[in-house]
Amino acid sequence: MAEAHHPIKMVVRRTGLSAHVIRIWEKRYGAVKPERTGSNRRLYSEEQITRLSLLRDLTRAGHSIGSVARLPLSKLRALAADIQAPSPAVVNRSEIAGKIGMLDECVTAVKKLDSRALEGALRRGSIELGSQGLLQRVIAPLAETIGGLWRDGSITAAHEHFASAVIRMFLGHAATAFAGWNEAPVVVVATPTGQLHELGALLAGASAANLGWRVTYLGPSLPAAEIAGVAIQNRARAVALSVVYPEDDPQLAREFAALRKMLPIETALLVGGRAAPAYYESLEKAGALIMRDLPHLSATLDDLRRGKRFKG
Amino acid sequence: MAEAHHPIKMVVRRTGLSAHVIRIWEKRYGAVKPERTGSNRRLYSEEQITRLSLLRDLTRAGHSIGSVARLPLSKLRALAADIQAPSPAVVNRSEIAGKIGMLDECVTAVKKLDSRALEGALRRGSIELGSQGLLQRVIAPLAETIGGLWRDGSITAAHEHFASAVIRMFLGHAATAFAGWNEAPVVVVATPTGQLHELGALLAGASAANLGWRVTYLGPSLPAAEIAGVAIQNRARAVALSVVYPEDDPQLAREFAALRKMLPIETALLVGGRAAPAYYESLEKAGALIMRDLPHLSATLDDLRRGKRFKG
DNA sequence: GGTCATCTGTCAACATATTGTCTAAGTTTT
DNA sequence: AAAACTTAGACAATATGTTGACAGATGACC
Repeated sequence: MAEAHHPIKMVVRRTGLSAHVIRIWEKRYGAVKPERTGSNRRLYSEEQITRLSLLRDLTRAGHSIGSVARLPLSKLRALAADIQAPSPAVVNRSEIAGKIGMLDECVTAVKKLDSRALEGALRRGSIELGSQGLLQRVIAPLAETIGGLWRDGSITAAHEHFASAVIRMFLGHAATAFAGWNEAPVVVVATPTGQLHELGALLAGASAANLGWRVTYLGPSLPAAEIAGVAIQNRARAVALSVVYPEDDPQLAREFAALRKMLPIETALLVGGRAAPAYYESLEKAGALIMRDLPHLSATLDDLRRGKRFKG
Repeated sequence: MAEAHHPIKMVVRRTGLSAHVIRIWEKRYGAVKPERTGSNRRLYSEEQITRLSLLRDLTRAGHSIGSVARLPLSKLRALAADIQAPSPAVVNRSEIAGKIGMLDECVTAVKKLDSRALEGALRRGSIELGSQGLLQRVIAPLAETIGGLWRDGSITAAHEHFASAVIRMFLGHAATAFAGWNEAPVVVVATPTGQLHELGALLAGASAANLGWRVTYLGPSLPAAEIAGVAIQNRARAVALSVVYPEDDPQLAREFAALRKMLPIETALLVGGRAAPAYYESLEKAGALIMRDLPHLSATLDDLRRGKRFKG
């Protein structure tokens, strides 16, 4: 038996479901039956988290929770596959590709510029791990890897563009299946001027969409004034920026400060990406929040949605 | 088999019919007879969803629902195959109004940065007009309009990025459905260095995918060497570039020439977009084919797939 | 052409089921 | 003490179902 050591808070962050919902799904529909600590706290296993992620994906896609909550994991995966490809050829694939193999497969596909292979790997990943798991365990490491290879010179900008394009389409496809509802808070996602790599921004956007935000995705290289304009027009609760390369753009500090100044005080400014630490000082001074990684972003968005204020 | 677990909500999403209509077709015409849950909710099977989709197509094409609702699935498929040719001459006024309204709706959504409205309009468009129709009658004019507004200064670069992002995701969704089989010829789609607007390239890519090509989409602003590298690695039959703005980049002529020189002789170089005529001379000299519009591109791709050679 | 019946989609009204969120009170952890 | 967790129940919002009515279109018939 797999060890169950994840408290409910962790499950909340990884699935985007609220603790309320997780408990009620357990109580009413027996969706999962977590272990308990000596003091009666719930402890979830990896498998149960995957299960909840899939249930979340399925309900957002239109299934009623009551009708799918008790299905075995294999059926859930089959249904998830239907969402991804409405009229698919029924392909029998080796069930256990493992996330490491999956990552390798993706990298190989990028090197070969094989869009079908890349999409196929991503699709399988999303079925096995749920959309949130795919983001954190496959796409995020993939983005890191691609960035490294690109700095090495092992791959060209074209490969990076190619990967961005495929991932973008895939994430867009997956995200539109979960039509966010009206009340959702809005986050504007972009990359500041001079930052041409958009994979990080894509990850942030997809993650936010999965967590129930309405995402206004603007893509790479936009000046602060324009980002602020969009944020104000949409009454965004947050603006998320990704900075990857270069790491020493003196302009950028000014962009951050200008953006922060133009944004309403109640709009949070979140900055993540590989190069974010390099701008630590100016970000700190401008009053931006630095996101270490995707789980950190998820957690912060979760807090923001509940009305928590950072700084002041 | 034939498990029926799809609630009516999902059928609504996948068919584009309203729940009212689905129920009334069942009650009056016995179009489908879904299973029921213990609490009397309808549960539809994949086959029934297919059936309803076909009935939707047939009624939109002019058949009366009463006369087709009870036909077996095979007959429905046969009838649907007959209506493939939507003669453009026989469009009634409401359809034209619909198209114009749809374009307006899209423009409004872009101005308001409302991604859900934009996606919704596009989705309805693709159901009503088919994917090719959507491309030529909605997205292409929309791209034109957005370009105009941007040059006017009526909208900002952020709006343009926003529209690109949404359309990109939408087209990615539509295109993967057509993911051609292995033998399909490959076309590489991109935008040359300095050309930041990718809507044209997206249109070209989606159009090619619809025509059965395997599309390797690279996105905007790539140097000739990289594009050529990708084309060679993938043995591309064609490279399609979109040029929109600026119209007077002296670099570009060299890029075209360099690219043409690096490409194998059997790889066609197609260049389209608003600014293409402005580079007429250099394109002509380099041996590129200038695409006037989307239908022209479609026709050219079709010729290429049949093995036709242009120039020599 | 005018009239009428039929076909078709939409809507309203009301009942029930489902689902997510909230509150309150007590317990455990930090 | 503050924060987080648990349970139980209440509540509100959404979805879904049925029925009946209505209006616009279509075609038959005079």
